[in-house]
Amino acid sequence: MQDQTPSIKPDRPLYQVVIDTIVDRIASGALQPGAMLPSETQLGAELGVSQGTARKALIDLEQRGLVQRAQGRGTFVRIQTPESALFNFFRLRGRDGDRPTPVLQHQEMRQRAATEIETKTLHNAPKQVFEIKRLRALPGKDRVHEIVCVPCTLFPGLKDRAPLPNTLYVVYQQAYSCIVVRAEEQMRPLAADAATARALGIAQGESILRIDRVAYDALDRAVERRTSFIHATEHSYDVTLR
Amino acid sequence: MQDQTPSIKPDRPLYQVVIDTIVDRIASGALQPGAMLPSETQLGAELGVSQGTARKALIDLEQRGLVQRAQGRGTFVRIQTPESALFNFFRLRGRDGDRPTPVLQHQEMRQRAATEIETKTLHNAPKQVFEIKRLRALPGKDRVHEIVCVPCTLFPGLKDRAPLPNTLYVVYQQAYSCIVVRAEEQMRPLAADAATARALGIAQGESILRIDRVAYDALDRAVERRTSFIHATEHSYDVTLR
DNA sequence: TATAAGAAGTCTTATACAAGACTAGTTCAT
DNA sequence: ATGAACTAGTCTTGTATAAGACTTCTTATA
Repeated sequence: MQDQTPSIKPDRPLYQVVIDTIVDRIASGALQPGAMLPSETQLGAELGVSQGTARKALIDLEQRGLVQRAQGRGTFVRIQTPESALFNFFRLRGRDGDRPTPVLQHQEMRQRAATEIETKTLHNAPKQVFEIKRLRALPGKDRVHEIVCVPCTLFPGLKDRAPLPNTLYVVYQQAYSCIVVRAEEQMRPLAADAATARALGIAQGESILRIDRVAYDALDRAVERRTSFIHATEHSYDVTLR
Repeated sequence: MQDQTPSIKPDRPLYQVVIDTIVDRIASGALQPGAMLPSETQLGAELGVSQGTARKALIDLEQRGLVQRAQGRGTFVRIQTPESALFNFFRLRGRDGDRPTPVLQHQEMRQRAATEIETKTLHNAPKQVFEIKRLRALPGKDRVHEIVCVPCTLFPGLKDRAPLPNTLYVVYQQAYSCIVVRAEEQMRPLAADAATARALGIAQGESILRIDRVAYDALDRAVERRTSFIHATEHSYDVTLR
C-alpha cells in the first residue's frame, strides 16, 4: 500500500542518515581530529535536510563523545589528548581523587598469532595481533603491568611506530582515525603469581587487581583487548555507575 | 537595563523549568514509581510551553534514568525493581557474563552516631545514621560482606522495616520516593584481615576486592555510603567506561 | 478469532528567533 | 604613527514553536 515509491526512501530517519554520514567521515579520516565540522546550516543544505535535523544529529554525536560543540564557535571532531585519554580510560586515582601521571618504565612489542578468544572477540576476526607488554609506575610504590592486544589489520605498521607513547588511544586516533569511545572491563582481585609478582616487583601472593578490558571505537568495533595487573596500595580504581 | 519586568522571568530556559517541575513531583512522591506522566501535549499546555519544549525536558529525564518512554504508550516514572536495581548497581557477573542472584545470609541493622566523614559527605550532614551489615552469598563459594550507611533523617523508620529485602534501592524508592540514579565507586585489591576473613568465611590474607560507594539520588543528593568486601574467585566485577 | 477503525501517545521535521564568539573596522588617547 | 578600546556585522550554536507522521493500544465488528 505504501511502497508506491520504490525510490530512495530509506527506512531510517533523516537525522540518522546525517549521523552515519558524519561517523563515516570521521572514521575514514576525511574529518581529522580537531577539525571543524560544517555548521548546522551548511550540513543541512549539503545533505538536503533542515538545520534542525542536522542539529539533532550533531547533538547525538556530541553525547556519544565523537564531537565537541560550543555555542558561537562551532562543532569539532573530538581530539584525543593524553589528558583526555587518561581521564576517561585510566581510572586510577590517588587518595584525594587526584589523577596520577603514570611513568612508562618498560615496553616491548611483538607480532604473534591471535588466540582463539582474540579471534572471536576482536573486530575482523584477526589471525595476527600486535602484543604490547609494558610496565607503568605510579607515584609511590604502585605499579601497573599491562598486556595489550590489537589486530594487525586495523593498525598496520604499528610495530614501526615504537617507541609508543604512554597513551595508546592517542596513537589509534591520530595515526589510524580510530576513536575509542567505550570500554568494557572485568575486574577481579587476585594473589600475584610468580611471573606477575616479578613483573610488578612485588612479593608473590600479594593482592593485586586484574582488569580485562575490551575497547570499542566509534563504529562499535572491538579494537583492543587489554589485561592489566595493578598493584595499588595508595591508589584506588574509580568508576561511576548509572 | 533589562530588569524592566520585575515579574516572573526566570533566567533559566523553559525546558529546565519543566525538568525541575517533574523532578520535584517525583521526589515529593506526587508522581509514584510506575505512574504515567502527562503526555507531551498535556504537559506543555499545563505549564504554558509548547509540546516540543515539554518533549525536550522528558528526553532529558529519560537520559538521566528518571523516566522511561515508549512511542505509542507514554512516559512513566522509572520503577526500581529488584532486577533493574541489581542489573544497574550490582555489577558482579559470572564467567559467562550471566547475572548471579545473591542470597542474603545474614543481616543486622542499628542506629549509631555518624562518623566525621559520613557527616561531611552525606546529604544534610547527618549526626545519626542507620548502619546495615549483611552477608550475601553467590553461586559457588563467592561471598559479599557489606556495610551500608544512610542518614536517619532521609529514611525515618527504616529500622522498623526489617527484615529488609536484598535490594535496598527498591525500598528507598517505594517507601521514601528516593530514586538512586548514580553511584561513585572506589575499588582496591586487599588482603583480608582477621575480621573480614571471619565475616566472609575465608582464610586471612586471601585476596579480596574492597569497594567504597557513594550513591546519589535524582536530586543529586548523597543518600548512601556503602563499603563492600568481595571474595570473588568465580565472578568478576563488570563496568563500562565512556 | 481475526480484522479494521479510532484514540492517544511519541517521533520526525521544519522554521523563527535569541544568544554567544570571533573579526574587521573605527575611534580615541597617547 | 601606534596601540587600546569599542562597535557593528557575521557566523556559530541554543531555545522555542508548530504541523504532520508513525506506534501502540483499545474497541467495535464480522
